[in-house]
Amino acid sequence: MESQDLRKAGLKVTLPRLKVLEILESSEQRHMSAEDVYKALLEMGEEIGLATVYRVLTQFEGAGLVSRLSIDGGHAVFELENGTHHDHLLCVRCNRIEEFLDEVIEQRQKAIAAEKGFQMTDHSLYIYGVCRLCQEAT
Amino acid sequence: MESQDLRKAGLKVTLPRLKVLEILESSEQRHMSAEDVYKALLEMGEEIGLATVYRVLTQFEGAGLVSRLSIDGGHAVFELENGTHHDHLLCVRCNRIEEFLDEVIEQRQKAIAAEKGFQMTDHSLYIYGVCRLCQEAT
DNA sequence: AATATAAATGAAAAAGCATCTCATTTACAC
DNA sequence: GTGTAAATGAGATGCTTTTTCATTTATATT
Ligand SMILES: [Mn+2]
Ligand SMILES: [Mn+2]
Ligand SMILES: [Zn+2]
Ligand SMILES: [Zn+2]
Repeated sequence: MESQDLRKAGLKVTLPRLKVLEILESSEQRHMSAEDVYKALLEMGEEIGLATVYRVLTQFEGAGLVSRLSIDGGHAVFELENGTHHDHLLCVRCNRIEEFLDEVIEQRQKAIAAEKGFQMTDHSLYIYGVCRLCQEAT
Repeated sequence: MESQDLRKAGLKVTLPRLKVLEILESSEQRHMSAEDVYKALLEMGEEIGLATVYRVLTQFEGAGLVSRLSIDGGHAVFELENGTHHDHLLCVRCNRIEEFLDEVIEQRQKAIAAEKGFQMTDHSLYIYGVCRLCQEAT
Protein backbone atom coordinates (compact mmCIF):
# COMPACT_ATOMS: atom_id res chain seq x y z
CA MET A 1 0.00 0.00 0.00
CA GLU A 2 1.62 3.18 -1.18
CA SER A 3 -0.59 5.32 1.05
CA GLN A 4 2.09 4.65 3.61
CA ASP A 5 4.75 6.24 1.39
CA LEU A 6 2.66 9.39 1.27
CA ARG A 7 1.95 9.52 4.98
CA LYS A 8 5.58 8.85 5.75
CA ALA A 9 6.41 11.83 3.57
CA GLY A 10 4.00 13.99 5.54
CA LEU A 11 1.57 14.28 2.65
CA LYS A 12 -2.16 13.75 2.84
CA VAL A 13 -3.37 10.72 0.97
CA THR A 14 -5.30 12.03 -2.01
CA LEU A 15 -6.42 10.49 -5.23
CA PRO A 16 -4.17 12.64 -7.45
CA ARG A 17 -1.13 11.72 -5.37
CA LEU A 18 -1.94 8.03 -5.37
CA LYS A 19 -2.54 8.01 -9.09
CA VAL A 20 0.62 9.92 -9.94
CA LEU A 21 2.62 7.47 -7.83
CA GLU A 22 0.88 4.60 -9.55
CA ILE A 23 1.80 5.95 -12.98
CA LEU A 24 5.42 6.45 -12.00
CA GLU A 25 5.60 2.91 -10.66
CA SER A 26 3.81 1.16 -13.47
CA SER A 27 4.93 3.04 -16.53
CA GLU A 28 7.32 1.25 -18.84
CA GLN A 29 9.35 4.44 -19.06
CA ARG A 30 11.22 5.27 -15.92
CA HIS A 31 11.76 8.93 -16.84
CA MET A 32 8.62 10.97 -17.49
CA SER A 33 7.77 14.61 -18.03
CA ALA A 34 4.82 16.17 -16.21
CA GLU A 35 3.03 16.11 -19.54
CA ASP A 36 3.77 12.39 -19.92
CA VAL A 37 2.30 11.70 -16.48
CA TYR A 38 -0.69 13.87 -17.26
CA LYS A 39 -1.42 12.01 -20.49
CA ALA A 40 -0.97 8.64 -18.84
CA LEU A 41 -3.52 9.68 -16.23
CA LEU A 42 -5.97 10.68 -18.94
CA GLU A 43 -5.54 7.31 -20.67
CA MET A 44 -6.22 5.70 -17.34
CA GLY A 45 -9.46 7.68 -17.14
CA GLU A 46 -8.31 9.99 -14.38
CA GLU A 47 -9.09 13.64 -15.02
CA ILE A 48 -6.36 15.29 -13.00
CA GLY A 49 -5.28 18.78 -13.99
CA LEU A 50 -1.83 19.42 -15.33
CA ALA A 51 -1.24 22.03 -12.63
CA THR A 52 -1.94 19.38 -10.03
CA VAL A 53 0.46 16.99 -11.70
CA TYR A 54 3.18 19.63 -11.53
CA ARG A 55 2.33 20.36 -7.91
CA VAL A 56 2.35 16.74 -6.91
CA LEU A 57 5.61 16.00 -8.69
CA THR A 58 7.23 19.01 -7.06
CA GLN A 59 6.00 17.90 -3.66
CA PHE A 60 7.26 14.40 -4.28
CA GLU A 61 10.60 15.87 -5.19
CA GLY A 62 10.66 17.83 -1.94
CA ALA A 63 9.75 14.71 -0.03
CA GLY A 64 12.50 12.73 -1.71
CA LEU A 65 10.11 10.38 -3.47
CA VAL A 66 11.13 11.45 -6.95
CA SER A 67 14.00 13.30 -8.50
CA ARG A 68 13.90 15.81 -11.28
CA LEU A 69 16.21 16.03 -14.28
CA SER A 70 16.48 19.36 -16.03
CA ILE A 71 17.23 18.45 -19.57
CA ASP A 72 19.04 20.86 -21.82
CA GLY A 73 16.68 23.55 -22.94
CA GLY A 74 13.61 21.35 -22.85
CA HIS A 75 11.28 20.34 -20.09
CA ALA A 76 11.98 18.58 -16.86
CA VAL A 77 11.58 14.85 -16.44
CA PHE A 78 10.89 13.01 -13.22
CA GLU A 79 11.77 9.58 -11.99
CA LEU A 80 11.03 7.56 -8.88
CA GLU A 81 13.87 7.96 -6.44
CA ASN A 82 15.75 4.70 -6.18
CA GLY A 83 18.13 5.68 -3.44
CA THR A 84 21.28 5.74 -5.51
CA HIS A 85 22.65 8.73 -7.33
CA HIS A 86 23.27 8.33 -11.01
CA ASP A 87 23.75 10.38 -14.15
CA HIS A 88 22.23 10.08 -17.60
CA LEU A 89 22.92 9.38 -21.23
CA LEU A 90 20.35 10.82 -23.64
CA CYS A 91 19.71 9.83 -27.23
CA VAL A 92 19.35 12.98 -29.31
CA ARG A 93 17.29 11.11 -31.89
CA CYS A 94 14.71 9.12 -29.93
CA ASN A 95 15.07 10.65 -26.46
CA ARG A 96 15.86 7.30 -24.89
CA ILE A 97 17.46 7.77 -21.49
CA GLU A 98 20.01 5.46 -19.95
CA GLU A 99 21.54 5.66 -16.53
CA PHE A 100 25.10 5.27 -15.35
CA LEU A 101 27.25 5.87 -12.35
CA ASP A 102 30.97 6.37 -12.61
CA GLU A 103 32.92 6.59 -9.40
CA VAL A 104 35.95 8.04 -11.12
CA ILE A 105 33.90 10.96 -12.38
CA GLU A 106 32.16 11.41 -9.04
CA GLN A 107 35.53 11.54 -7.39
CA ARG A 108 37.07 13.96 -9.86
CA GLN A 109 34.15 16.32 -9.46
CA LYS A 110 34.71 16.52 -5.74
CA ALA A 111 38.40 17.12 -6.29
CA ILE A 112 37.72 19.92 -8.78
CA ALA A 113 35.28 21.64 -6.46
CA ALA A 114 37.82 21.45 -3.66
CA GLU A 115 40.59 22.81 -5.87
CA LYS A 116 38.45 25.77 -6.80
CA GLY A 117 37.43 26.40 -3.22
CA PHE A 118 33.82 25.45 -3.80
CA GLN A 119 31.68 23.69 -1.24
CA MET A 120 29.99 21.35 -3.69
CA THR A 121 26.26 20.94 -3.23
CA ASP A 122 25.29 19.15 -6.39
CA HIS A 123 26.24 18.43 -9.95
CA SER A 124 24.54 17.63 -13.20
CA LEU A 125 26.03 15.56 -15.96
CA TYR A 126 24.42 14.55 -19.21
CA ILE A 127 26.04 12.70 -22.07
CA TYR A 128 24.29 13.25 -25.39
CA GLY A 129 24.58 10.91 -28.32
CA VAL A 130 22.90 8.54 -30.72
CA CYS A 131 21.82 5.28 -29.13
CA ARG A 132 22.55 1.89 -30.64
CA LEU A 133 19.04 1.42 -32.00
CA CYS A 134 19.04 4.81 -33.69
CA GLN A 135 22.45 4.14 -35.23
CA GLU A 136 21.13 0.94 -36.77
CA ALA A 137 18.02 2.71 -38.01
CA THR A 138 20.10 5.17 -40.03
CA MET B 1 38.56 45.31 -36.60
CA GLU B 2 35.94 42.77 -35.66
CA SER B 3 33.96 43.35 -38.83
CA GLN B 4 36.23 40.71 -40.24
CA ASP B 5 35.06 38.18 -37.67
CA LEU B 6 31.53 38.74 -38.83
CA ARG B 7 32.30 38.54 -42.53
CA LYS B 8 34.35 35.43 -42.00
CA ALA B 9 31.32 33.92 -40.31
CA GLY B 10 29.17 34.75 -43.32
CA LEU B 11 27.20 37.40 -41.44
CA LYS B 12 26.49 40.89 -42.67
CA VAL B 13 28.20 43.61 -40.72
CA THR B 14 25.49 45.42 -38.82
CA LEU B 15 25.48 47.71 -35.86
CA PRO B 16 23.66 45.30 -33.52
CA ARG B 17 26.13 42.55 -34.33
CA LEU B 18 29.14 44.77 -33.84
CA LYS B 19 27.80 46.09 -30.56
CA VAL B 20 26.94 42.68 -29.18
CA LEU B 21 30.42 41.46 -30.03
CA GLU B 22 31.86 44.52 -28.39
CA ILE B 23 29.93 43.88 -25.20
CA LEU B 24 30.98 40.26 -25.08
CA GLU B 25 34.61 41.25 -25.54
CA SER B 26 34.70 44.15 -23.14
CA SER B 27 32.46 43.00 -20.31
CA GLU B 28 34.13 42.11 -17.07
CA GLN B 29 31.92 39.05 -16.88
CA ARG B 30 32.77 36.38 -19.39
CA HIS B 31 29.42 34.60 -19.10
CA MET B 32 26.35 36.71 -19.87
CA SER B 33 22.66 36.09 -20.38
CA ALA B 34 20.84 37.69 -23.29
CA GLU B 35 19.28 40.03 -20.75
CA ASP B 36 22.72 40.96 -19.42
CA VAL B 37 23.89 41.82 -22.92
CA TYR B 38 20.71 43.77 -23.59
CA LYS B 39 21.14 45.83 -20.43
CA ALA B 40 24.80 46.45 -21.14
CA LEU B 41 23.82 47.77 -24.56
CA LEU B 42 21.29 50.11 -23.00
CA GLU B 43 23.88 51.45 -20.60
CA MET B 44 26.11 52.03 -23.59
CA GLY B 45 23.31 54.04 -25.15
CA GLU B 46 22.48 51.51 -27.84
CA GLU B 47 18.76 50.86 -28.22
CA ILE B 48 18.84 47.35 -29.60
CA GLY B 49 15.81 45.17 -29.08
CA LEU B 50 15.97 42.11 -26.85
CA ALA B 51 14.69 39.95 -29.70
CA THR B 52 17.60 41.10 -31.80
CA VAL B 53 20.03 40.31 -29.01
CA TYR B 54 18.65 36.77 -28.86
CA ARG B 55 18.81 36.46 -32.63
CA VAL B 56 22.36 37.72 -32.83
CA LEU B 57 23.57 35.50 -30.01
CA THR B 58 21.94 32.48 -31.61
CA GLN B 59 23.54 33.31 -34.95
CA PHE B 60 26.90 33.75 -33.28
CA GLU B 61 26.45 30.38 -31.70
CA GLY B 62 25.70 28.84 -35.09
CA ALA B 63 28.77 30.54 -36.52
CA GLY B 64 30.93 29.23 -33.69
CA LEU B 65 31.69 32.69 -32.32
CA VAL B 66 30.00 32.07 -28.99
CA SER B 67 28.84 29.07 -27.04
CA ARG B 68 25.71 28.74 -24.99
CA LEU B 69 25.36 27.21 -21.53
CA SER B 70 21.94 25.96 -20.53
CA ILE B 71 21.89 26.45 -16.84
CA ASP B 72 19.63 24.41 -14.63
CA GLY B 73 16.10 25.68 -14.88
CA GLY B 74 17.00 29.28 -15.52
CA HIS B 75 18.04 31.16 -18.59
CA ALA B 76 20.89 30.50 -20.96
CA VAL B 77 24.20 32.28 -20.72
CA PHE B 78 26.59 32.96 -23.56
CA GLU B 79 30.34 33.31 -23.73
CA LEU B 80 32.82 34.14 -26.45
CA GLU B 81 34.18 30.95 -27.90
CA ASN B 82 37.81 30.55 -26.89
CA GLY B 83 38.57 27.47 -28.91
CA THR B 84 38.95 25.05 -26.02
CA HIS B 85 36.18 22.99 -24.53
CA HIS B 86 35.60 23.37 -20.83
CA ASP B 87 32.95 22.76 -18.20
CA HIS B 88 31.64 24.96 -15.42
CA LEU B 89 31.36 25.39 -11.68
CA LEU B 90 28.48 27.58 -10.55
CA CYS B 91 28.01 29.30 -7.23
CA VAL B 92 24.45 28.79 -6.06
CA ARG B 93 24.64 31.92 -3.92
CA CYS B 94 26.16 34.62 -6.12
CA ASN B 95 25.99 32.95 -9.54
CA ARG B 96 29.74 33.27 -10.05
CA ILE B 97 30.89 30.95 -12.80
CA GLU B 98 34.29 29.30 -12.97
CA GLU B 99 35.69 27.14 -15.69
CA PHE B 100 37.58 23.90 -15.61
CA LEU B 101 38.69 21.10 -17.84
CA ASP B 102 39.41 17.64 -16.54
CA GLU B 103 40.87 15.15 -18.96
CA VAL B 104 40.03 12.22 -16.71
CA ILE B 105 36.37 13.12 -16.79
CA GLU B 106 36.44 13.80 -20.52
CA GLN B 107 37.96 10.39 -21.04
CA ARG B 108 35.55 8.54 -18.76
CA GLN B 109 32.60 10.11 -20.54
CA LYS B 110 33.77 8.74 -23.84
CA ALA B 111 34.28 5.34 -22.31
CA ILE B 112 30.82 5.32 -20.79
CA ALA B 113 29.18 6.31 -24.07
CA ALA B 114 31.05 3.54 -25.83
CA GLU B 115 30.08 0.96 -23.18
CA LYS B 116 26.44 1.87 -23.62
CA GLY B 117 26.65 1.78 -27.39
CA PHE B 118 26.12 5.51 -27.79
CA GLN B 119 27.78 7.59 -30.45
CA MET B 120 28.56 10.54 -28.24
CA THR B 121 27.85 13.93 -29.73
CA ASP B 122 28.13 16.19 -26.74
CA HIS B 123 27.97 16.39 -23.00
CA SER B 124 27.09 18.92 -20.36
CA LEU B 125 28.55 19.03 -16.89
CA TYR B 126 27.88 21.55 -14.17
CA ILE B 127 29.17 21.44 -10.64
CA TYR B 128 27.07 23.47 -8.22
CA GLY B 129 28.32 24.75 -4.92
CA VAL B 130 29.14 27.71 -2.72
CA CYS B 131 32.17 29.66 -3.84
CA ARG B 132 34.95 30.68 -1.51
CA LEU B 133 33.79 34.28 -1.23
CA CYS B 134 30.25 33.27 -0.38
CA GLN B 135 31.49 30.82 2.24
CA GLU B 136 33.43 33.59 3.93
CA ALA B 137 30.43 35.91 3.74
CA THR B 138 28.30 33.46 5.74
C1' DA C 1 26.70 57.23 -56.95
C1' DA C 2 22.16 55.36 -57.60
C1' DT C 3 19.42 51.01 -57.66
C1' DA C 4 17.89 46.51 -56.64
C1' DT C 5 17.31 42.87 -53.52
C1' DA C 6 18.01 39.79 -50.02
C1' DA C 7 18.88 40.02 -45.29
C1' DA C 8 18.41 42.24 -40.75
C1' DT C 9 15.82 44.77 -37.38
C1' DG C 10 12.13 46.40 -33.98
C1' DA C 11 7.94 45.87 -31.71
C1' DA C 12 4.59 43.16 -30.52
C1' DA C 13 2.52 38.75 -30.51
C1' DA C 14 3.05 34.01 -29.66
C1' DA C 15 5.03 29.79 -27.92
C1' DG C 16 6.28 26.62 -24.32
C1' DC C 17 6.95 25.19 -19.78
C1' DA C 18 5.88 25.91 -15.18
C1' DT C 19 3.74 28.30 -11.26
C1' DC C 20 0.20 30.97 -9.01
C1' DT C 21 -4.56 32.55 -7.72
C1' DC C 22 -8.72 31.77 -5.83
C1' DA C 23 -13.08 29.59 -5.38
C1' DT C 24 -14.45 24.94 -4.28
C1' DT C 25 -13.69 20.35 -2.59
C1' DT C 26 -11.53 16.97 0.33
C1' DA C 27 -8.81 14.63 3.98
C1' DC C 28 -8.50 13.81 8.52
C1' DA C 29 -8.19 15.16 13.58
C1' DC C 30 -11.47 15.62 17.13
C1' DG D 1 -20.53 14.04 12.04
C1' DT D 2 -18.04 18.70 12.31
C1' DG D 3 -14.54 21.89 11.70
C1' DT D 4 -10.46 23.33 9.65
C1' DA D 5 -6.42 23.30 7.21
C1' DA D 6 -4.79 21.44 3.09
C1' DA D 7 -5.48 20.02 -1.72
C1' DT D 8 -7.53 20.56 -6.16
C1' DG D 9 -9.17 22.45 -10.84
C1' DA D 10 -9.39 25.86 -14.20
C1' DG D 11 -7.69 29.60 -15.83
C1' DA D 12 -4.67 33.42 -15.38
C1' DT D 13 0.02 34.66 -15.07
C1' DG D 14 5.07 34.59 -15.37
C1' DC D 15 9.31 34.09 -17.63
C1' DT D 16 12.47 33.06 -21.17
C1' DT D 17 12.88 32.59 -25.93
C1' DT D 18 11.10 32.54 -30.67
C1' DT D 19 8.27 34.14 -34.40
C1' DT D 20 5.76 37.35 -37.32
C1' DC D 21 5.60 41.01 -40.32
C1' DA D 22 6.18 45.64 -41.73
C1' DT D 23 10.16 48.59 -42.22
C1' DT D 24 15.01 49.53 -42.61
C1' DT D 25 19.67 48.44 -43.99
C1' DA D 26 23.84 46.15 -46.03
C1' DT D 27 25.87 44.96 -50.02
C1' DA D 28 26.19 43.51 -54.90
C1' DT D 29 25.38 45.46 -59.36
C1' DT D 30 24.76 48.84 -62.62
MN1 LIG E 1 17.52 8.24 -13.82
MN1 LIG F 1 32.87 29.12 -19.98
ZN1 LIG G 1 17.86 6.66 -29.90
ZN1 LIG H 1 29.41 32.79 -4.63
